[in-house]
Amino acid sequence: MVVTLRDVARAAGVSPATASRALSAPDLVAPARREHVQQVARELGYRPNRAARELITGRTGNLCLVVPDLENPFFAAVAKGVQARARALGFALLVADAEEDPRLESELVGHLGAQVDGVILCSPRMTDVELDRLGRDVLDDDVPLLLVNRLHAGLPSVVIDNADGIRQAVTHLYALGHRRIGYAGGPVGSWSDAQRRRGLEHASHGLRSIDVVDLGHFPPLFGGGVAAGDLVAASGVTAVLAHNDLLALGILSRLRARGVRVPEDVSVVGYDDIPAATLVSPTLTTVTVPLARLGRAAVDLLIEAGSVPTATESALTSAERARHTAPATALGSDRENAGPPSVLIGVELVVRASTGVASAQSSAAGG
Amino acid sequence: MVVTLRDVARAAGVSPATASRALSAPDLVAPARREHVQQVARELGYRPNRAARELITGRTGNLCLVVPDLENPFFAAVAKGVQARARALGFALLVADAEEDPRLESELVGHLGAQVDGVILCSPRMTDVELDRLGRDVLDDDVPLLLVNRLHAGLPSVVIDNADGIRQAVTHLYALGHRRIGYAGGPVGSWSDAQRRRGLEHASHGLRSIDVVDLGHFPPLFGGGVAAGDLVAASGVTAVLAHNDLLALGILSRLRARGVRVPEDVSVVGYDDIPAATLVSPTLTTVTVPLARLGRAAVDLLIEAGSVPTATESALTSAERARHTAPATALGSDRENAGPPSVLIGVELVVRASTGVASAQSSAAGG
DNA sequence: TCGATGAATGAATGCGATTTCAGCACGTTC
DNA sequence: GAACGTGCTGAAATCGCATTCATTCATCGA
Repeated sequence: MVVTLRDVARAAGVSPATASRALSAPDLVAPARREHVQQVARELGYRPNRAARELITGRTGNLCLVVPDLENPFFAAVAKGVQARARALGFALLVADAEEDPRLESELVGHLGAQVDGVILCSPRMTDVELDRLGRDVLDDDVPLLLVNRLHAGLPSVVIDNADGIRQAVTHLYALGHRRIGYAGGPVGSWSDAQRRRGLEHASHGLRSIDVVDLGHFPPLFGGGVAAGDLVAASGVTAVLAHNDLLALGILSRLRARGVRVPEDVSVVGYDDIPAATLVSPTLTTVTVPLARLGRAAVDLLIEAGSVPTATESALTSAERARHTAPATALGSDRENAGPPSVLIGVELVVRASTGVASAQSSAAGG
Repeated sequence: MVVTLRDVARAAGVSPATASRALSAPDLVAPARREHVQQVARELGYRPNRAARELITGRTGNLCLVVPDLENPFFAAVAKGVQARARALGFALLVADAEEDPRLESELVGHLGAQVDGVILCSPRMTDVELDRLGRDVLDDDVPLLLVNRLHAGLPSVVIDNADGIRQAVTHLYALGHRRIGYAGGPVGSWSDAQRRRGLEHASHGLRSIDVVDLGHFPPLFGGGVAAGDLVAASGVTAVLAHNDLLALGILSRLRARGVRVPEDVSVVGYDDIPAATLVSPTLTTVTVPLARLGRAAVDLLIEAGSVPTATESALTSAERARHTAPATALGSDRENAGPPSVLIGVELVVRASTGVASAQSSAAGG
């Protein structure tokens, strides 16, 4: 029924060893014979059995991606990029949704890590100790683990330039005349939220007479934004930075419901630039993150860091690979003992309709 | 380094055969011995090698999901449901994004089909002949293929009740006084679009003096809706049904840009109820589809139809499984020779702010 | 012309599990 | 007491492929 390598070998009149080589190490076989075997294999519709190959080589040809929530457009975009790049390199992709649960995250990494050549863990909620344990004890030593949107000693990672995005947003608002700016943060333990807070502090230090109001921590979802919206209205700020777009959209919605006009009364800035940011009215000014590129870079770095051989014949050359992820900046790779490499993905503010000149009225109310 | 079954056997003082049985067919081993082996395995941290197991059993413990676009919230929601159910049954899930390309779709099914126990193909764009070929030639006979949102002879499927959703929407609009209703369709070859057109025709036949205007076919994306918006304005309809929410949101946006008020001048109804439907203003009246349930039902039916043994010890009981997918209606499973079973997922209109009473003015303009 | 080098090939091994198959001890039945 | 099931166990045979090792044969240098 199913065609095996022996069948090919028999049909081609060679030994299984030669057939194997003709297909997966062509240089070792005389050209004429090689062609013949390949031809026969094609005619018979031979498909190598992955399990058998894996059993002997130890490599699966699979990568694994763990995200907190597949339905969240941020992670969906990353997943898309990861999937595309993985396939281009000949890998299949196992995707797991951790349902925002740190414990499930580790469990998934543990389970899936056993049957893949590398793991990409996206925006992990888990603690640093747990992360350490994963890298050390849970995964086999030859299964590299890469973090997206989080830095951790000893693990390679791909992160976005959180601080710079905030800086651009603050600068934009300052230029529009805003002097009292609110920040609606993400969850308490969030690494990227800590980064953004730091960037916010740093950026505001350089500006005269600016006042930053911490509105607190919120679930990075639409519902969180609804709650945040009331605090925005109560705080007397003329502009608000949200930890991400979903939060910003929630704020937008709540402000509208309360009759606060955007951007006339309050300006709102998001982060991530998810598709919905252009679907609403006013369209959302936000920090655009090249999420697909982020995903691609993650795969490339994972392969590189773990020195995982690409899975198939159709793997792109490394030159091509570099081209795909070009504009990213390598962190630490120029220092000699830099440990695992990290890639920093640049971001860019896109100004849309949710930000405008600070109104005198609101300014007065705020001051 | 890595603990193998032989190690466990040696440490427990039994043969590899007994060790194997103690772990994966406990009934065959004397209770005392069984406990002992299991204990030793736990202490040694034994993890069975999936490749070795697969090689001999022929089962991988993986399922595969192919979708046109992971970033599309419709497919993201389905993927989430599929993933959750697969994991609950002990399967890992390979996810592939076909980039809206029918050829890539088949290629992915071919590639991934070789390393999974079942394939779920979501809203395939491919032709019926191609679908036939997949089921017959490409996949191994013991790898079941299930379709989501498409019916095809010989293949099990999970579909949503397209016609009924349209019927509910039309009835709603009719009750609001709309007599001239536009339909902005999906892509030309789309199976679900054909279903909805049929449902539309059928529903309108039952209603007096109703006029349905076919606005044509559009890409089921925001951009398609922008184009459709102009046709809506030009057609003199007082209400429009869109093939899906993204399209509806595009229409909404375009109408607003042109100064057409929703719902005062024109009512808009979407389909799917994606998250963004409640993020916009006015919030979108739409047909809500329980996508996560759809995904879960797909997995269950796939397992059942292919009689794929669930992968692990932690599989839920069939009672539990039934509970998860309860409100779905089985199609054809009560006919004796019904062929592969299909499940019909019910839908429900949710009325929000984008539909209202038909205005006399627009009615006049339309009539 | 002869030994040495190297390319091309085939026989055989093993990856780590599952699964016959046969054997053994024990109890039951005629 | 012989014959026969029953319950557990271990030896050994796969599963499909990659790879080591040995062999053959042609080629080359001296």
